[in-house]
Amino acid sequence: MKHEETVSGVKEGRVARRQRRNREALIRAASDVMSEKGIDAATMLEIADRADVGAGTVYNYFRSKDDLAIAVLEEVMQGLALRVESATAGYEDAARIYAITLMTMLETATSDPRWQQLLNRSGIVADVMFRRMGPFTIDLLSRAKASGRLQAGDPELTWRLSTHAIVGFGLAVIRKEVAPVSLPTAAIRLMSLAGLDASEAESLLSKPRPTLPPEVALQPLSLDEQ
Amino acid sequence: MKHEETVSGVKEGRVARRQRRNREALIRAASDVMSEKGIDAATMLEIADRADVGAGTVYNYFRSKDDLAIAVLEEVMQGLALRVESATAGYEDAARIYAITLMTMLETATSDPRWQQLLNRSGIVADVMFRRMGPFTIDLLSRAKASGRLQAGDPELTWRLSTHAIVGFGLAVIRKEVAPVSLPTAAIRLMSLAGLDASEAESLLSKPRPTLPPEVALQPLSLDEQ
DNA sequence: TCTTATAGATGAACGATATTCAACTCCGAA
DNA sequence: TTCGGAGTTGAATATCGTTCATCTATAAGA
Repeated sequence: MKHEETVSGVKEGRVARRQRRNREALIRAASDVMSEKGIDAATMLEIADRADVGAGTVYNYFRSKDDLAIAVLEEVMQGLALRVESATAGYEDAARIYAITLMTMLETATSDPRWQQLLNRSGIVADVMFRRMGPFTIDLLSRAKASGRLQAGDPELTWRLSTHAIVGFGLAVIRKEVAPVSLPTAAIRLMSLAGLDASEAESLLSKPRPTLPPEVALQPLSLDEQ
Repeated sequence: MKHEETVSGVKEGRVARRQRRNREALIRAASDVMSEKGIDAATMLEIADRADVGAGTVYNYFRSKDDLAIAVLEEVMQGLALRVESATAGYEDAARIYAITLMTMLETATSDPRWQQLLNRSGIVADVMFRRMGPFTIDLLSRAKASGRLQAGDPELTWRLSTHAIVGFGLAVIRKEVAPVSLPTAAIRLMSLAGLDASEAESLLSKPRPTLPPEVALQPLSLDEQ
């Protein structure tokens, strides 16, 4: 059971390598299929096929289809987190970072085709988003509050409400129920959840609107980056 | 084809009566089963059985299971609308009415056991809620804005964001991820989406906190009322 | 009242799909 | 080289939503 050391950093045996490949291939395949047809329409068989794996093997790695969907969402969310990270790099003011974060999330959720299908399971998406971005955002809100910049009463509550609002807004945009123009408006409204009035929020977002270097702005969103 | 007049107000024939009974029985049965086990776990067969109807009959009244779920949600939402109506009866100030509306919706979504299962399909719930309460709430926001009481930029956007936030908050409460104490806090935060700062919102909600007469406060939520 | 065309009800059958499991493969330790 | 078992496999299972050929009861006409 210990032929090759499995401790991190050391060569892994063929079994371990195969397992790693399978898990990655499965998540990638699931991400592809689910982004193409939506989570519900994606079948476990097609996912298994695309991952070059037997149908039963999927269940060695994921308890259920929903479990797999969550894993996919966590991967995709990782991409969003990275994008937020680069968009906010260099800024100090927590309030501004928060504003940029909201804007980036709104943009991502409404522009990346991959999200358009995933958002349909808005419940799961909001869950994962809340947890994945929670620590970062809640800390941000706490700092902004401490510095007197925002007055968001309970950062966790604020973030929870914002998360669902973002997902809901994304859904609406994708279904064309809302004009894409209102995207910055939505960001400003969401800032108000954190206790910033419209004019201040607007200035945070518009003044030196962070024009990211293209390579950052175009950074791919998920699996393709480590 | 016209033995008994089918025009409204006139005696209906047996066929028409049976159809009305079936439709009502189906919605009631679906509401029961879906509230007990959740929308997904509810099977069309059990719903048909409880409505004393053949499995295929359901499809004479509803195009699909989702269609049926939406019909159920619209019924349940009707109850919420009535509850909001009585809770706000007599008030003039649009801003205050809006505040009470938010509070009532939050209370309902988090306290009525029937909602606890339905909320899992948060996407559909938010959709129906947005449409069902939309005209009322958007008008409210517009009036409050006109009177200078609120500054909600785009009432429709504000209401859309709020709707999803309410549903998400309800979900979190039901899953015990959030302390029920924060319910008024949540209402205050949601008021901020409409452009009212925390202190003002608090006064709107706390000062003469509308202590409704019990018969109004306890009003049942849906199917049991016409 | 009797006949009859048909709207509406019925539930067995269908198709799709998530999930299970008994058989099989192949890795890796001795 | 052998062998135990972890990991894989895909056919079989179970469950449902949905369809449809068949049947029933109604209402209009005779």
